[in-house]
Amino acid sequence: VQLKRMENKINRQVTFSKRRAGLLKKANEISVLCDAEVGLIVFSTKGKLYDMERIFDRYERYSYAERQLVVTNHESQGSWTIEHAKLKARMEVLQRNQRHFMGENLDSVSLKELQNLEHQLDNALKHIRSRKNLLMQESISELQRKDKSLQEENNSLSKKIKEKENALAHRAQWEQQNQGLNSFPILLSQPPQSLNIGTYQTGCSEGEEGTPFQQRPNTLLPHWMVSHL
Amino acid sequence: VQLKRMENKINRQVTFSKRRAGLLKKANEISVLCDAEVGLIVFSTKGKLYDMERIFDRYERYSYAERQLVVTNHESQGSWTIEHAKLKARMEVLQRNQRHFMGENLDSVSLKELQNLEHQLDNALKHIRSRKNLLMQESISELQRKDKSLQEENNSLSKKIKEKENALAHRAQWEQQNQGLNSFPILLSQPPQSLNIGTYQTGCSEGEEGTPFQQRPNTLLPHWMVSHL
DNA sequence: GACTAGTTATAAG
DNA sequence: TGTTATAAATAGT
Repeated sequence: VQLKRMENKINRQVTFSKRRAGLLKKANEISVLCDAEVGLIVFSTKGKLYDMERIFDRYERYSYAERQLVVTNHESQGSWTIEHAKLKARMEVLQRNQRHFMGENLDSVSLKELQNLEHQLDNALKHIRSRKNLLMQESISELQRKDKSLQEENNSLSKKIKEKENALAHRAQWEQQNQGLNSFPILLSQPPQSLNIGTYQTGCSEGEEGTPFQQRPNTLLPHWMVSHL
Repeated sequence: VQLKRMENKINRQVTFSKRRAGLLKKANEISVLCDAEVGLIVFSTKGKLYDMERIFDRYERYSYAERQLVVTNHESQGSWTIEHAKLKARMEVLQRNQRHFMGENLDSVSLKELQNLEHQLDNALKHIRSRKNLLMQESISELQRKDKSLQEENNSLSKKIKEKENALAHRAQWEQQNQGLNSFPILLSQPPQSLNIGTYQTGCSEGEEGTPFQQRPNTLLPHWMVSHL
């Protein structure tokens, strides 16, 4: 047979069907035998009369016969180029994989492939957990650092307060000793300020009414931690 | 050749090359002979990178040989419609997710996302393992069933042998007792017919010489189906 | 990459 | 659609 367009229309159509089937079969074979992924798109160019697209890949388990029945109908979408079909084919592979990675649509997956998947996911989980742990440890270190520095600041401020109180007490004593008539207990009746001074949170939690507590840590914690607390 | 992954790596690679070429040729042929457009993508499994990509269509004027050399660089051709761009964007998202599902490229993933991922994969693993176990159990049951039936067949065959031996022994004894006279051992020399009645396998496996067991289903299935089983 | 024996695909009827 | 003689693909070397 020579390699040129068959002029007889009937023959051409018959040959098309047969060869398409053959091509499909061979594509399937190479995908299985050689552990390859094959995407095959065959358009008859009778206008857009006949469109077919199918993906084989090593995850697929459909029988060859079943696979032939799946005909996606792109003609209705108008101007499809091969480019589109190719992209779409790849997308389908990706989507299938994605579903499998999410443990969905497993009915069509063979035992061997399930074992591969399991292995792969196990591995992925290891990576993810190790990365997660790394990030958490960094966070913890960061928080500890901050905590320490705040503590120190607090201590130093407390000390300052103490000194002021002492000074005041001294003065009060002094005043009492010198003018027993005329006393001003006002200052002492207020709660000790020491706890609030120097920590910049209190700067805003004081006056404004009811800001929910949960939002405050934003200033202290990495934002991603917040929703989990 | 049976339709399963070739285990020998070298053979697999060689076969991959040969079959890929064959597939390409056939794709070309159908495109010319039948006036069709064919897109063919073949990914070897080695790595996840795609190995080859080729488009044939009737408008292409390159000879088959030349065409093989043409690497279409679609990124640079710029004839992207919005559809393409959208598809491509979706692809990228999918690809990114895929990598994450495989535990790769985690640097850009936040802790919160990592935790989600971990959850999701954990869940997927549960599904996958449960499905896997189901399949394995089914396999086991199937094998046990087969085992049992083979055992039974074995037993019945053994019994048959025994009976034949007995028959022969009988006849020998009989001949010894009647030696010298005219003897007609014909009827008794035939094996008891009862053994052949009722089991259709034995009905044909008896007389005809060694038809291999594997070919027997031919009588039950259309011959063209056999190669797919 | 070439050869060949045993398969497989397929064009025509 | 199923059959068959012929051509082609291919696994092993």
